Amino acid sequence: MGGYDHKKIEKKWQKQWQKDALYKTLDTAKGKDNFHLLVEFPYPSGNLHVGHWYAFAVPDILARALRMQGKNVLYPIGFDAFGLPAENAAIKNKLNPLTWTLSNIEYMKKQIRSMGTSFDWSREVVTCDPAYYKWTQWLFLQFFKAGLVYRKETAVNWCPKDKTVLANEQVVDGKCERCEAEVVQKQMLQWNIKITDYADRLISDLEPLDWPKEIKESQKNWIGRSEGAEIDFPLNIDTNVKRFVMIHGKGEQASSRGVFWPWLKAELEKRGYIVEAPDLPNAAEPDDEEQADYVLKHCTLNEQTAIIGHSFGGIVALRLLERGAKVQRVTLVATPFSGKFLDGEKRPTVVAATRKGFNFEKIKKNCHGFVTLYDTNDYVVPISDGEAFAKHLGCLLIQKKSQKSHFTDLKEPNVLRASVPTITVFTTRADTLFGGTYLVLAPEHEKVSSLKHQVSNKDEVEKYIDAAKKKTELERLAEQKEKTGVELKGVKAINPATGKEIPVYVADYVLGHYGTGAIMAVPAHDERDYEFAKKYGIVIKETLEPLILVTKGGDAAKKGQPFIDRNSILTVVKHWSEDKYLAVRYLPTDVRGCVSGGIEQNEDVVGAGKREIREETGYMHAKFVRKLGGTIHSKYFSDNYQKNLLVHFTPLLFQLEDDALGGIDPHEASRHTVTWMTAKEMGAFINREDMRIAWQRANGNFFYDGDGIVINSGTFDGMTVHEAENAMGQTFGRKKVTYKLRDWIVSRQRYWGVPIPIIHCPKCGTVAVADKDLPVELPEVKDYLPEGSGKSPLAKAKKWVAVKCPQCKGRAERETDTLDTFVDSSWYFLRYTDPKNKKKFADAKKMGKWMPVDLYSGGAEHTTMHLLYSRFWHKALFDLGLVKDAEPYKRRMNRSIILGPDGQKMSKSHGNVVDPDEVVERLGADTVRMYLAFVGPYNEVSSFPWNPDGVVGVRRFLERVCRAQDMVGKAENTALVNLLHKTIKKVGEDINAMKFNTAISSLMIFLNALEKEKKIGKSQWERFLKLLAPFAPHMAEELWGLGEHKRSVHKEPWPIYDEALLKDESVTIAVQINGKMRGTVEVAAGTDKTALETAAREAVVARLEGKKISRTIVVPGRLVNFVVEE
RNA sequence: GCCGGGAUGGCGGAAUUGGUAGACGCGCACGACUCAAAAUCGUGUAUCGCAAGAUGUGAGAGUUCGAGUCUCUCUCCCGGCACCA
Repeated sequence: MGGYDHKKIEKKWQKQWQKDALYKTLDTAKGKDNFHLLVEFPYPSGNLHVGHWYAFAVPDILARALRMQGKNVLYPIGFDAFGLPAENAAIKNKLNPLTWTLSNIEYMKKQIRSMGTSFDWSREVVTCDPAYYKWTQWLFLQFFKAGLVYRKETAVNWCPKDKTVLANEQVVDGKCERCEAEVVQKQMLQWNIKITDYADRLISDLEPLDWPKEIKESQKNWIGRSEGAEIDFPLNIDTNVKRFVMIHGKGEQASSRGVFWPWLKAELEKRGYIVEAPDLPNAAEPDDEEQADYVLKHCTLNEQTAIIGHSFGGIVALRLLERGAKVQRVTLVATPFSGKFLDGEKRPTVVAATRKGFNFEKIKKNCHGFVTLYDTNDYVVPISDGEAFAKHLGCLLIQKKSQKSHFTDLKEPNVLRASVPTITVFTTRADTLFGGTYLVLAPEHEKVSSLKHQVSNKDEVEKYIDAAKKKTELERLAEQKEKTGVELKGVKAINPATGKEIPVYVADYVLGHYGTGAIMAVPAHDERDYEFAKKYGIVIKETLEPLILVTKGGDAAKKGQPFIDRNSILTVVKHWSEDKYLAVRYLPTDVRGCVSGGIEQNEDVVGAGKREIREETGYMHAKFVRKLGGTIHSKYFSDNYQKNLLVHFTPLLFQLEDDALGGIDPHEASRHTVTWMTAKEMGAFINREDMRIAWQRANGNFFYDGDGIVINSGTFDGMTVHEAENAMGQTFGRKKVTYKLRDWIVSRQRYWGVPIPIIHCPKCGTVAVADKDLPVELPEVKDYLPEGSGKSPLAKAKKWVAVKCPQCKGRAERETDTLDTFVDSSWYFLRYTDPKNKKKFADAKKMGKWMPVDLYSGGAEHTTMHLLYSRFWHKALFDLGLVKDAEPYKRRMNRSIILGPDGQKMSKSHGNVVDPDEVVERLGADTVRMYLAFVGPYNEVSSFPWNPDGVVGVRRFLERVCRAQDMVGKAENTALVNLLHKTIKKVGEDINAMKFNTAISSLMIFLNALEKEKKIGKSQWERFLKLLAPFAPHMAEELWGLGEHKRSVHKEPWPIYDEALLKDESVTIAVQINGKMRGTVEVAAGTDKTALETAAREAVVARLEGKKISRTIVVPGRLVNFVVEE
């Protein structure tokens, strides 16, 4: 085969390169700049597919070319070795995941070597190596110590049959992948990392990065920042509450009886309540029994009473309930209870004043409504455990912990909110507040359970919530269109803007984890709310009207000129029998849309509509159907009136009764054309915004997201949307930024991962493992099935779990969860810079040599997860002073994907998987590399089918290169000089732009020319070989070696082109007439304009005969265009 | 629905960034070599037309001497997100 024995050549040189350590990369190379070319390290699945080749062998071209061009290139590789597949394989085959993984790595290494890639294997990183994960643990602990890590109850996928937590990818159609049991949601404590703290920086730092726009956009989208406002809606469950009894604490002048108490009293009285605030006896050394007696005697306690007990006053309040005082509600503010106290153990300070425990059964029974607990954790000494107490009493905890001091906090409306309960919503459209006609809570919203005593249709609500919980993702998705919900009957909220009572619903179209888990619904201006309101018959109130700056049919409004108001109508007119509409085109202005016109004096809108239809179209009998929403306001400069107009259009829908014509105004008729159009045609025809809105409303779309003016909103009327959003947001709520991004849950209840280096101590809580005890190595366990309680299989290693607390040396237990593998891959590139370091995760100086990564090449599937996590990780390290850049990757590119020969994604089920080993065996690694580089541009996200014939084409090219060796002679072939220099330039530029396909194309062009010439000078040939070397490293080396060189071609410098030799002697000039190609003319390079024009004129002289040339455009070196009159 | 990307011969793709559309490769056709086939080499290959010529970069409009490239409208395809208030 053309004397090209790829097997021999490739084996020979791969061995030789390894022997010579050709690609060992030093941290510095004299006179060379460092370049870090990073590719995503593979998961050791055990077999290399075409995708791996595409991911590693193609960037290798760039790595090799950059080295020849004088860069010190780090092109490292490793393995992302932890993760589920190993564990599953282990369970299935009763193997150790480590054994499975290591043998896979061995095999894949061999395969990767067969590509002829120039990876520096001496820097290999394997994430399951304790020498690596020691540092994963160490870094995690730095975050832990910095307060970036916390534990939180989070819903996980739980298989009730296997009794195990499932990863999302193990849930198939809402069922367990292994046993097909229904997966349920279960709350479990999970380790989280506060990535949301970095949300803003993760967005703003994208700006200067040299990344493709689409990746930046996806990340922004994923983070999902929305600016809006939080607004409190008071609940009107208090319709029964007429009076408040305020029981103060133990003599705090500054709080209950000082500043705060009078304020709260005044606020409640403002709301129309009767307030009693008795001055209790022995306030300095209180006795709860005694004080309870006093309140019972002096105050009115009945079912219309609510109690607010502050501090020790809370204990008194509970004592009252125990004594049988039946009240509507109780609010406990900063009441000093603790979990231990509930167990009967007495605490010092205030609590000591109580003489005996409580009968909580009685308390619960006598509190007619519910108990609200407002807890501040920093009260004098931390004696209050609100969470435990709330749970015990089944009451609502308003606020667990305040960041501020106890006293300042009490001055804020928080307590008022706890006493007069509210629902807080998040909205980005505060301007529509007056149109908020109901509230919706997510089924998991805390108020739903805390309000259950107030709700008269409790059973119905509970049924709905249960159903919602059971709904799998799939069902929720399928039902997307149909919105469901239940009203909380007996509970009303008050719209703070209108002061009106509005209903409260529970519906699963509101998400519990976004915003506050509650929304104010504005059916008039939100599609989803509209749908829901229609279904449940809720009031729809419009508060916005579109305000448009019209650009068609006159200039945009002239600045500084006043607007003249005009009242007009816009009509959508239906055909009398067909499903068509009247389309009107106004002639001088090319306004296309519908019949419109002014309302005359003593005329109503319907009358005006009928008249305009008659005058403009001639149709006599139009029947009024309905109004199409509120007024549409258009601003523009009118050519007719030479004035700025502010037109208030009333949009109307008419239907013709018959085809009777007549009465058309002859003057009007000359100013527009009238046609009938289908709905689809109409959509494309209308070219003016106000008419489009009327048209859309006729088709049921009332939701306009452009600018508008506010109506029906009291003092805010007339403001623009933007103004109103600010004004209402500030008046009724507070500014708030919300993100779609959620904190990163890093714990996995799995065996095959990095053990989380935390120890749980009953006394000290969660404690970090000491640095000297790292790494916490994975223990051996008998089998890798989960333990059954939801804990990871690590929990089975009892000896391993039992450990001393590093702080108090008492008995403690290890955390048994392992880390998400995205943690491992968030810093692997740092380890490449210093892979063997035993003292640090990487030396700062060494990182300085190679960070940030110059180019990161990878798959589009990592755009939002890996790329975002590792950027966050790097920023957190940056803040801790552990790295010196805030961003890890200077430049990122997403590669395309290689499809099967049938154009479908390669998969076993399609039977279209191409085995690269087989193709390499048959055609050689150089062919495969080069083919993959040739299929299309590498730096764009696209997909290319593997074309078996195309591969053969590349193989043919290489064979021809082999044969061309015979054409090499001593003498330089002058005919090839110009092309060679052009090729050097083009190949160099294209490689650097990662357009390998066109680089290869120009190599082919050169070979074609060479074959025509049949001879080439030795130095010319060698320069060609250097250009070929990055693409076909083995063959280039072989042919280079034949030329008896001692040094590898890959160590050679990149050839240089001579600008002077790039120039052609003559150029072909295009000759056009009126921009159409009419011929070409060959002229010497550098011919001046006049000579060029003359030559061009001659070339098309026959065509120019009898025509007058009005203009000639001459572009030197390109074309001559004669503009003639037809 | 929203965000992003795209649409060029039979196929993968080029096009100096507004200046000869279809480079290069595949496929196909014909020819050479061969008893023959494969391989190889040569020639041709956007469409219609015998030709002169006309048409042609998803569709329609626009800007321009000139548009695959710029602007607007629309259609379709791919990717991501998806009841995000």
